Order: sequence, then C-alpha cells, then structure tokens
Amino acid sequence: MTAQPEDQPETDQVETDQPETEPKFRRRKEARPDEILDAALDLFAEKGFDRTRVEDIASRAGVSKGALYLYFPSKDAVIEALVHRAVGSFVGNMTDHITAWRGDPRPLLTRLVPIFVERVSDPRVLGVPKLIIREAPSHPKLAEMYREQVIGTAFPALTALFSQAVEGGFIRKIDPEMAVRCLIGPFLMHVMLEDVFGIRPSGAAPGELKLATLLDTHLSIFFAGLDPDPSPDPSLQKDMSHG
Amino acid sequence: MTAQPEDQPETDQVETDQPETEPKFRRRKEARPDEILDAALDLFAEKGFDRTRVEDIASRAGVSKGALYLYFPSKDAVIEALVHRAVGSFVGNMTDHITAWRGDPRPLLTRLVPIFVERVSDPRVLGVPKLIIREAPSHPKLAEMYREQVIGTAFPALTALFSQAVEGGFIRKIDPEMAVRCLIGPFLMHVMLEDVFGIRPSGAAPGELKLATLLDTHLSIFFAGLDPDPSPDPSLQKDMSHG
Amino acid sequence: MTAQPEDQPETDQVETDQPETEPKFRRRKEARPDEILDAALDLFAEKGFDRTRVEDIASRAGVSKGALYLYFPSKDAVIEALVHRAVGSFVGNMTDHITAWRGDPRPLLTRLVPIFVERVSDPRVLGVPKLIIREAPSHPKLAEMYREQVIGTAFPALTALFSQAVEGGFIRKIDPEMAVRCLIGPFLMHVMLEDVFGIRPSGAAPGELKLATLLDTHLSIFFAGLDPDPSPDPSLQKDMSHG
Amino acid sequence: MTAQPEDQPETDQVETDQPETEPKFRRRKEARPDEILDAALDLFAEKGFDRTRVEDIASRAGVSKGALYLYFPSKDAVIEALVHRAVGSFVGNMTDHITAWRGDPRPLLTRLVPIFVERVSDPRVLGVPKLIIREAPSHPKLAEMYREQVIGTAFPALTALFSQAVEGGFIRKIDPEMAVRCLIGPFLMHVMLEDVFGIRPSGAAPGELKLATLLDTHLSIFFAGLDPDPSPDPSLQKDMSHG
DNA sequence: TATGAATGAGTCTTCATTCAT
DNA sequence: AATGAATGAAGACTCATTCAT
Repeated sequence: MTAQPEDQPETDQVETDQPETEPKFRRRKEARPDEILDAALDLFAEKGFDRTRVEDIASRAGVSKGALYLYFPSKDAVIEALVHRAVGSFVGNMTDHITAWRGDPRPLLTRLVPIFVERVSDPRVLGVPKLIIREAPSHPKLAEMYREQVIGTAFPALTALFSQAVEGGFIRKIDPEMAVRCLIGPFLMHVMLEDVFGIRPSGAAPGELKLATLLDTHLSIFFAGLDPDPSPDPSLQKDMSHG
Repeated sequence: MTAQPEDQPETDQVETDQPETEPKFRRRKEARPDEILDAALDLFAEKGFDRTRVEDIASRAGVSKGALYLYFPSKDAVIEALVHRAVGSFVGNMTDHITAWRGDPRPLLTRLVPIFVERVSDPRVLGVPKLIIREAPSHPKLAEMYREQVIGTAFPALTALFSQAVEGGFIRKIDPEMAVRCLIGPFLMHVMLEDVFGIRPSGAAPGELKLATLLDTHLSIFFAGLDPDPSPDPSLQKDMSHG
Repeated sequence: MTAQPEDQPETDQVETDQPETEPKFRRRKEARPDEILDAALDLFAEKGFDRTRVEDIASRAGVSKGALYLYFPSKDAVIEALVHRAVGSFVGNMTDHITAWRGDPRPLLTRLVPIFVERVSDPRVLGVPKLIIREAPSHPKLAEMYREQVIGTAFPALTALFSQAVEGGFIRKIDPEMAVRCLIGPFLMHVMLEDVFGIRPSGAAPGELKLATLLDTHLSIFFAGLDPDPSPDPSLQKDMSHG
Repeated sequence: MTAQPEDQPETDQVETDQPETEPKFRRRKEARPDEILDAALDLFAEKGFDRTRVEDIASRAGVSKGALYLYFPSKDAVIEALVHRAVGSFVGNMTDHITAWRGDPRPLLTRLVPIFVERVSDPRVLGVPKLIIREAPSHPKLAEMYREQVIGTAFPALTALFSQAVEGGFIRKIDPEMAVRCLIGPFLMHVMLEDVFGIRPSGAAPGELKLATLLDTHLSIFFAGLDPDPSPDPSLQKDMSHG
C-alpha cells in the first residue's frame, strides 16, 4: 500500500480501550446483566431477535427466565442495552484523532484502519452493528442510538478529513461524503458476504475473515486512487469521463 | 481512468432486461401471485418478515387471507418465491459479458456499473437483497438461493476478471477476491446507510440515493487506484507528509 | 303501608323491557359476543375477574380462546362490554316515571319497586352490579360507566322525588338523599347476605331470594315511617293527591 | 324519632372496646404482624387482593418480602389473619345486650346504632367487611369466618329482638329477619355508594361519610315505621297487599 | 431473624393455518 | 375460486414462594 510507516507519530495513545476487565472474584449480581447481554447477542446473531425466546437467552446466560426480568424490564430492553453497551467500543477515541488531523489523510488512515479492523475482528463488537442492520425496521430506536453515538460522530469526522484534504490539494478532488463510503464500504461488503452468505476468501476457514488481506488490497487501491491528478505530466493523464 | 472506449465490444445487448413484462390483457387470476409478492416485499421491507402478518400481505394485495393460501402454501413460501422471482433480475446477463472479457476491466466496468446502478435504483429490485440480509439467519434457504444464483455467478466472474487483468499486467497486483469487495462495497455501504440509518448525502431528499455521485467518486478513485504500480518512475511518487 | 292501590294509573307502559328475544335461527357470528358475555358473567360472578381465565370464558361459551379475541380485543374489554350491555336494563325507563311524578311518592313506589325487584330477580341482571362492586377498585372504568348511566340518573331522580314530597308536606321532613339509601339499602343488604355469606331467610332454598317478603316488610315499615309527623293536627293527615 | 329515652337501662358497659391497645414499650418484633396486616388491608382495599403484590405489602409495612413470610405462611394467610383480627371488633359485645333485651327494641337501638356507626367510621374497621364482600368468591373461607363469628351472632340476635317485640305487640307485625335487613341495609348502601362509586351526600368531602345524617334520617323513618298499626282508628287502616 | 435474588408455573395475547360455506 | 371465522400452539411477562447468605 501507499502508506508511509515512517511518518507514524506515537500511536500508543490510540488504545483498543480494554473492554470489561473481568474481575476474578466477581460477585454474581453484578456480572449478570453482562452475561445476559452476551447470551442475547449470540442468540440474536444466530436466529434474529424475533426468533429468540427470552427463555433461551436466560438459559444460555445460566439463569431462569424470571431472573432476566430482574435486570431488564422487557425483551426490547435487552437489545437496547446491548446496543447501548456497545456504543463507544466501536469507534472509541478514533474520532478525536480524525478530527484533529490536518493534511493528507492517508498516513492517519494507515494507522487507524488496522485498529478499526482489529476491533471489528471481535465478533462481539461486530455483532452489534450487524444486529442493528437486521433489526432496524422493527427497532428504529437501535438505529437511532447507533446513528447518534457512532455513525453520527465518525462519519462527519471522516468527511471533514477528506474535505480538508481536497481543499489542501493533498488528494484528488472527490466528494468527501462519498469517499467515506468508499473507505468503509469494502469492509462492510466483506463482513456481509461472510455473515449472510457464508462467502469467505478462498482458503479461509469458517469464521475467519482474513481482514488483513482485504485491508492491504483495499488501502493500496484506495490510497493510490486518492492521488491528486498528475496534471504536471499530461501524458499520464487518464480519461475519467464515464456514464 | 484507464478505460479504452475503442476496446468496447457491442454492448447493446446488455439490456436492463425488462422486469415484469406487463401483458395488456392479463387476467386477474394470473396476476395475483405477483401482486401478493409485491405486497409482501413492501411489508417485509418495512417491518421485517416476522412482524408482517399474513393478513396484512393479503389485504395489501387486495385479496383475502384464505386466497393467499391458494397461491402459496405458507408464509415462508411467500418470501422464498419473492427471492426466486428476483433472482436473475439483479445481475441479469451481465455475468456473461464479464466472463467473456479479456484485458483491462475498467472499460467494461465503465459500461456495466452504471447499468448495475440503474437496476439497483429500483426499490423493488434492491429490496430483495436487503431483505435477504435481514432474514438470512432465520431463512438460510433465501441466502442459499441468492448465493447460488446471483452472488455465486457474479462474484466469481468478477474475480476472474480482475485475476486475468493482474496476470496481464493491466492493473496493479491485488487480490482479485478482495478487489471485488472493493468494487461493490461502496454501493452496499451507501445503500445501507440510507436504509438502516436514514443517512443520505447532504442535500438528498429522503429516498433519493444520489447513486450517480457515488459512482463518479468511487470509480474515479477505484480505477485510478488500479493502475499498475508506477514504480519504474519514482519521480511520480507523491510526498504525503503533512503538518 | 300507606300505598293506595286504587290510585294506580295505567302502569302498562312500564315494561320489563324484553331482554334479547332469542331468534330461533340465529346465525352463529351474530350471537357469539352475547354468548361470550353470558359465559363471562357466570364465571366472573363465580370466581371473580382475576381468577377467571380467558380460556375458561371461551370454552364455556363454546368457542376457542382465539375466537374470543375476534370479538373482544382484551379480557378487560369483555368485562367492560358486560357492563355496557347491562346499562339500561337495570333501571330502564323507571327514571322517567319517577322524574315526572308529583306528590306523595308512595303510590309510585308501590308500583315501581315490585318491577325493580322483578328485574333484580334475574341473576343475569343482578350479576352486573354485584360484579361492579367487586371489581371497582381494579376497574374504575366499570364503576364510572355504571355511575354515569345508572346510578347517576336513578338516584337523583329518587332524591328529587323525595325532595318535592317533603316540600309539599306529603312526607316527613327527611333528608332526601338519605331517604334514597333507606329505600334501596334493604334490597342491597338482602342480596349481599345471600351472595357473600349464603345467608337466606329461613326456609328459602339456595338461590331463592324471597324478595317479595322483603318487599312487604320493607315497604310497610318505610311507607309508614314516611308519614308526616302527626303531632300538629291529625285531621290534616294524608292528602296524597298528585298530578 | 320514636325512641323512648326513659326506657334506657344502664348502657355504660357498652364500650367501643378499645381496638389495638398500643403498648408503650412494644418491641418491634411483636408489632410486625399487625403492621403487615395494616399494610395489607390498605392495599387490598385500594387494588383488591389479586392485584396487590406480596412485595407491595411488605414494603409498605417496612419489611422485606422474605420477612413477611416469617410471619405468614402465604398471601392467603395474610388476608385470613386480617379477617381473623377484625372479628369481634365489629359487633363486639353489642350482641349480648341485644340478646338480653326485652320489649320495644327502639330504645336499645337508639343507643346501639350510634355505637355501631362510630365503629364503622374507622376505615380500618369498615375495610374488612368491604374486603370480604369483594373477595368472598375467591376466598370462601373469609366469608365463612365472618359469617360464623360476626353475622351469625349479630343477625340472629337482632332477629330475635324484633321477633319478641312483634310478639309483645311493641312493634308492627313484620317479618323479623327482613326487619334486620331494613335496619342495616341503609348503612351498607351508604357505604357502598361512597366506596364503589364515590357517591357522597352533597357537600361531603371525599372520604367523609356523614353517617350521622343517615342515622337520623334512617332511624326516624324506621322507628316511626315500626309503630304498631294504629288500630284505635280502623278507618285510617291502609290496605297493604301488593304483588 | 432478615434479605432480596432466583425460580417457574400460570396467563394473556398473537397469528399462521385450516376449513365450512 | 374465494372468504373470513375458527383454531391452538407459542411466547412475553408476572408474581407467589423459596433459600442461600
């Protein structure tokens, strides 16, 4: 790819924000809600919200149906809590870094995208947006929460990142909003192919996503494609007209 | 981009293959199943399969609940017929053109992608894959049909298209399977943003997708990014340092 | 008592308003709601609302649980419909007669009370107010309906009846509102004794109310007790003429 | 009214038998059951037995749900204890006085009824019979206890009181059992109007019963109505027969 | 004693499917 | 062919009761 590793500043402050440090001697009561949410996420991912019985969630979490209702007032509350818990762990503090950046976005993306990819590699993390995609029509609240907390912060930041880069002449003149879709889309496609159709890259085991290969391919194309028009040498000029 | 217009074979036979050729003197009876499927698609898209009542489908189709069962043996059969009907209308005969192509894929894609985009602009056409994405866990049969009939033909064809182009040195050395994800992903992302979160490009009306803008942006980046590595001439290398 | 039978005007217009003339060849659909209400009333009276299962109501009415929900949207709706149906059949058109009356109320009551008693002798009619008494705290709506439609018309009418009689000197100077309680109370007592405690007059079979005996006893005491204080001039005693 | 004050025997021994003699230095533990019963009575009166949760009773009584089960083996036991506790405090020792009485009952009633009225003015006292009326069908045991301990002693005593009075010619020839209903009924009516329908005498504040007014009205009518037929002047004799 | 977390039987309600008309 | 009344299996949720602490 076109990313320059040598340009990397200290990236240690971009942590994968340790999720739920599991205390060894946890008290039952306090862990229950999380255990229930974990069970629910698994089942929702497997069978969908409507096909998952509350009793199934409870028994997978190792509690009785009634106990679940001690922690959540309804089945809907479970899925909402699921999304609520996940909000933040997806984009984390990446947004701040994006917003602060000035200049060519590629060095920044070279560092952030792998972090993003690593997070997405955790099925528990990836499960939530996949769940939202499925349940959005019946649970608009979920989509709304995610839009406000996650998409609504990350996308504008990325849009601005591209926008300032275009203005500064660091990259080709493209529509920044669309460029964001071009940046993220391939990952979504990749994940959905596996999730919906079980289509994996040749040689990948079930569940194995080979995100690294996608990352390499995508960023090498995308970053090269972002290069400003090489107007200095008109002979290399491409004909871009189409449709 | 690198598209060579002169390389174009006759593409006029790539029609948008008229969906539902509406016979002028159709008899009511014969149209019923299609009307039911149309109604079902609308409702499934709006509320999801499980939240849509058979009675709702029937009444939206203008028939009684019992009549629906004259045409379809079960609710599951309705959604399966829905997918069955749609199979083929999505990629149509594009696959054949792709398979036959040799050389730089960009000129071909320059012609095919807009056709693809036009098809996808019909909500009825786009509705089916969106439906499958949602209902896949509870209806693996749907995903399987779609994978076999649509994805399973189109994706390998595109993979082969990139593969031979890499081998021929027409494009950068990239993983062809991943390149397909990079080609299609931005469209999926675009559509899902609108569908799931109601996020549209600034200035777009609800329901308006502005696919043309996406197409321009995406292909300009993607095609440029596919250029073989211009390593021979390091002077073209860009300085990507920033403040 | 002081009632003068000879004073009775034609009372034929005070009918017991024929309840539900049962059509021999009724269609199922139309009769169902009433059959369900009948079944519900029986069961509510026997076990109370909360202890009666919807399924019990349905099966006593000879339909399935699901069928009940074709006619009533909820269990609460059943008990509300029950009260709604009963409203009017209790006091019927007696209120009009009461309101129109002028003069000594006793001749009027001599005619109306037996009609009231006869109506109350029908367990289906009496069941509704008994039900309301029990369910009022959990279903304030029922009590409200009954208060507005039944008590709210009958009691003010009776109060006015006594009020004008006091003013006209036809009866003792008593508080008209309290007099109404004295008129109706013994019947309520009688009914509740039987209903709640199974206490019946000696010699009465279970379910037999012997309302006639109560009526005789009560009205003889009550009417005599209404006589204006005979102290001043006994010769002026009892002018009972009225309009 | 027609009561003869000069006929009064010494009534001082008819006390309102102080309910719940509150020991100054009671230990918390000993008061618990009573506090629970008080809480239960309040809630049962407000929402009915079935709609009151054990937890609600406990928390209103200031104890935990588990603690309630230290004092009562079941929810049913609570309501039974409630009635058990109340038995005796309603009619108290009035029955003995009634049984011992000979002659015109009116002087006795003139003294006893106000005492009765005063007792039922305490909502906690009145709450129990109201509760029994509501819960009788689901808790026949309650009605049975009350019938045996309260109604079963008071009503026969009153019946005998009227019976000997009729035989002695002190009052009109009426059915003694029915006369008891006429004596008590107006109070029941009054109380139920307020409780079930919120219907109060005009000018009464919510919860205010104005029992004194009822008492005056009722006894003045009832006592006058009990006067033996004024046989001295047969010409005034009324024909009392009716249907 | 006292707590309140946990249990699971019980009930209302929904809705896919059937079938008499 | 068409209707829509009827069925009953299934699932969310409640709450009396238990019991480990």
